[in-house]
Amino acid sequence: MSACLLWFRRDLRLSDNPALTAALARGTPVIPVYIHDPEAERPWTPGAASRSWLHHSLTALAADLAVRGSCLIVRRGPALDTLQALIGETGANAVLWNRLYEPALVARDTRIKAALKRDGIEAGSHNAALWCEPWQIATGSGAPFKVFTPFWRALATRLPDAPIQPAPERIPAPREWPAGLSIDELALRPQLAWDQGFYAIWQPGEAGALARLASFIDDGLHGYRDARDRPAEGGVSRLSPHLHFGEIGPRQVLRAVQRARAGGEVPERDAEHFLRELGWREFAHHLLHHFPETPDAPLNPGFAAMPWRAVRDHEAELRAWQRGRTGIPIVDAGMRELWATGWMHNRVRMIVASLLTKNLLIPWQHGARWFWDALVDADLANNTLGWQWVAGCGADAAPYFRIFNPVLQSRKFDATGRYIRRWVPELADLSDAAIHAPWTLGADAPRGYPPPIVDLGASRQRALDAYARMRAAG
DNA sequence: TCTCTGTTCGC
DNA sequence: CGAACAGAG
Repeated sequence: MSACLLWFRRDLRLSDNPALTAALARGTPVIPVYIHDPEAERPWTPGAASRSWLHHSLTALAADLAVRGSCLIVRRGPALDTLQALIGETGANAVLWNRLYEPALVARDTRIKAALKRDGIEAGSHNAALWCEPWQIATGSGAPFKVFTPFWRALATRLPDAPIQPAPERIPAPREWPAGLSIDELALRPQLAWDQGFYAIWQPGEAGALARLASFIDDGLHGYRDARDRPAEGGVSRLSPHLHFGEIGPRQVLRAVQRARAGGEVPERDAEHFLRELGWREFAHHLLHHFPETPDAPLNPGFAAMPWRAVRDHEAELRAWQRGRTGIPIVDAGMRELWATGWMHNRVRMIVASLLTKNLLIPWQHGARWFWDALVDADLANNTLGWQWVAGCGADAAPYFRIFNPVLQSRKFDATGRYIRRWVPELADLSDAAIHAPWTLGADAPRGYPPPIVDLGASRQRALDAYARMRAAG
C-alpha cells in the first residue's frame, strides 16, 4: 500500500506547512518522520542551547500530531539511509519536505533527492521558511544583492500572497506505524540542567510560537520602532527561535502584521520597521545562498589582510567576554542574559559583538562560535550576517569603520540602567549616572566587579589603526 | 541600526 | 555651559 513520508526538519509546525499540505493532497497515509543527523551539518552541528530547544519543540510537535491521529517517528542516523530503511519498512512511495538553506544541508538534500528519484520514489521539496526563495530575487544585472535597502525594495514587490493553510484536523495514518526512538533517546538536553531557566520565558513549539506572535501584535507592535532598541523593555517580538525551528513561518507573521496594519491598530512606521526585521532575515538567507563560504570567511575579501589579534594569545579576554566579566556593564549584562536565557536582545548583540571585534580586535568567527553554542535561536544565515556586519567585513558595509561606544549605547538605550541592574546585580545600587561606567567612581567602584578589560578610547584608536593598515595593504 | 569633533545657538 | 546640529571617517 502506498504512503508518504513527511520528513520534518526545521519546519516543526502543522499550519502553513506546504510539505504537509502536499502530503495530504496525495490522499494516502502520511508518516511524519524526524531524523536526528547532526553530522550532516558539519562544521555547524547544532549548539547546546539549540539542541535543548529542539528537544522541547519535537515534544510539542509529537503531541500536536498525536491529537490528529498521527505520530512522529523519530530515528537517528544518516538521513538517506534512514529514509530508505523507512521506505522499505512501510512501502512508502513518496518523501516530502520543506527546504533548508545551509550549504552542507543543501548539498545533502540534493543528493537525497537524486537518490530517491533513481529508486523510483517521488521526492518533493517546498518553501516553508522564506517569503521569497534566494534565487528568485536579483539586481537589475542579475547579480545577488549585497546591500540591504535595494534588496528590501525588490523583496517588497515579491511578497507572498497565496492563502495560508490552517493545521489539518486529522492526518491519515498508516495501518501500522514503523518503530521509532523516543525523543529522550536523542539526548538533546544537557547532562547538567543549565537550560532550566530557559523555559521560564520560552514555550517552544507551534502553540508557543502562535501565542508569542499574537501577544506581540496585540501589545508589542504599537511603538515598536522606538521600544525595540531598549533592552530592558519587552519591545521586541522574541520570535527568532520559533522562526529558526519553523514553529511559525514568516508568511504567517507577515499576514498578522498586515491585518493589524489594515485594521488601523498599528501605526504604519511600527509595522514597517518590524517587517524590515523579517526582511533582514530574508536578506541573510539570500546572502548565505549566494555566498556559501561566508560562515567562515569575510564576504569582503579585503578583510583577509585585517590584522586581528591571534586569539590564542588572548584566551583570557575571550573567556572574560564569554562569561560576562569584561567590566563594561552593558556588555556583561548582555553576555549574562545570553547565558541565563539562551537569547540576547539584538541591540545588545551589536554592542557585545563590537566590543569583541573592535575593542578587543578578536576575529569575529570566535564570537560567532560562542553565539552558535549559546543561542536558542542560533541560525547560520542570521548569525553570519550579524557578525560580519558588526565586524565590518560583510554586506551593507558603511563607508566608515563602525565602532560602538558601549557606554554611549548604554546611556542611550538603557538610560535608567534597568537592564544592567537585572543582569549584573553587583551594580544594582549604583546611580543612573555611574552605572554605565562604574570605573569613573574610582575608589568607590563596587568591589567584586572587575575593572574594564580594555581602555575604550585607546582600543578604539587601535582598531582604527588596524583598519587603516588593512586598507593600505589591500 | 555610529562616533567624534567643532560650531552655533540659547539660556 | 549644555543641547543641537553638521561634517567627516
